[in-house]
Amino acid sequence: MAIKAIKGINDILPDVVGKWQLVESVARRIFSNFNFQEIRIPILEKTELFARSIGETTDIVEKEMYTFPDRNGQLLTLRPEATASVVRAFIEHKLHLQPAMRKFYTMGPMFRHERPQKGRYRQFHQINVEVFAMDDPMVDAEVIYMLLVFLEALKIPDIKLHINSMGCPDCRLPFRQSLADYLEGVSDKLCADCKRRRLTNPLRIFDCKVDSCGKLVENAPVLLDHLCHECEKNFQGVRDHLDSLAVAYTIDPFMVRGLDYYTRTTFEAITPHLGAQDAVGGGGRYDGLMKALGGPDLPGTGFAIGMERLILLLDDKAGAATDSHNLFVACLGEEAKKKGFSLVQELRLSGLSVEMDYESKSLKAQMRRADKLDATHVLILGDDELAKGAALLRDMDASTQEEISLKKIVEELLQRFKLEM
RNA sequence: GUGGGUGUAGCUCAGUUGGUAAGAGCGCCGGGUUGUGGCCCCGGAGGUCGAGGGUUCGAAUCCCUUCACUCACCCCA
Repeated sequence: MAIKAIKGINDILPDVVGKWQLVESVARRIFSNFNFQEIRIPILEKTELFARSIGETTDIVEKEMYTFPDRNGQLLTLRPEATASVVRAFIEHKLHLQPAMRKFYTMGPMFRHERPQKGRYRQFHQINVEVFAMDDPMVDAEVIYMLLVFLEALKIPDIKLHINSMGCPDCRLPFRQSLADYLEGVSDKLCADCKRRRLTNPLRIFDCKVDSCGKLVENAPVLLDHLCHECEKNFQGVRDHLDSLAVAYTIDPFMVRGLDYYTRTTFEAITPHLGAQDAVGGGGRYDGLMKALGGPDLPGTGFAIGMERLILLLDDKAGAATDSHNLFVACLGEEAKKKGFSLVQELRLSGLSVEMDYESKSLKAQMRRADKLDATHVLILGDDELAKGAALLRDMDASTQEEISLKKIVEELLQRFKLEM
């Protein structure tokens, strides 16, 4: 049995790499316009970092992390998300002392040991955006706006924005109590999962898809109605700023996000085209996280985009290669092949995209291959031409060809291709 | 971890109540008169029918087991 890749950990083959490059370049361009800077963080971190940031009782930490001891016995984890690392780096390098460094983005692979399905893999890729030390609602609105601008730039269809507020510890604590009281009263009517959730993470019950639980939840107290004055004002501010940017959104009091560190504004960009995994991007504010990780008490906000999900939503033709090979060099005979081999290298060094056939195939076979490679031109080099010190340049689209002297062939070709490009 | 679906050529898939059906299309390779691509025509290579076991005179087909893939639950991007 040949060795296969690990379940849920996939190769990205050349025929789709164009889509990835498109997504990455559009992200870089747009985020840069919003004055975000790229930061690159490690894939491996101490396990403790994620345990403390994401939350000990979350599914991610409890059962989805790739965790193992290194050779010194230190517990390490392949990052299941990026925010914790960016915050860690911010603290570690004391970037709060550099006011120019507050808005970051990063992209790369994340790892979670879940059962793979459409739009969800064990190694998956995210683009992450984080803003530190700014808690004005304008910043939340701008971050959300940037997410939508990005999705729009990639022509992702039918995106809907859902927003919610998770409040702050001040309003969440009393709310949790009243919710707990309510749920206790109806606990025997909850589904098995929700019975468990009631004790571990009651907010998650709002997410349950079982009908009976949905009915119970309708009468349950909702966090949005229990926000403290400050959080209420803050959420209103976010909505006002979104309105001023003409961003359409749905307030979804039942939207719950899985990481413990979220506070106040949370949001998701939803698509109907992905099956069960409908969130293309999501995020929110995490005001207590930096302090909890031992840094200064600075607020944060940001989002993550699922790149695989994005790729699935991209138009088939998006990111298709536009730059075909300029030239294919077809050689006939050993002498010609030798000459062609060095000529090919010379042309490449002068900036042309050139391919040749290394086997001694028939001209017909070489022409066929040139056609497959989408070469716009073929340079035919045979003994006849060699004897004359020339080569035939064939235009594949026009099906015409002419003889060119070998002496000035490089500059001749360069001139032609430069003109055409 | 729990369900459902699917495993036949590189890809997408046919394959009759078990009985010379190991097949198609695309792709790949070659040929169609000296050294010229696409379109067309002709030919070729390529599969222990996911694996193991069982039933049978006979299994791609029926039964069991197992593995893989996939979708969904859970959870999340």
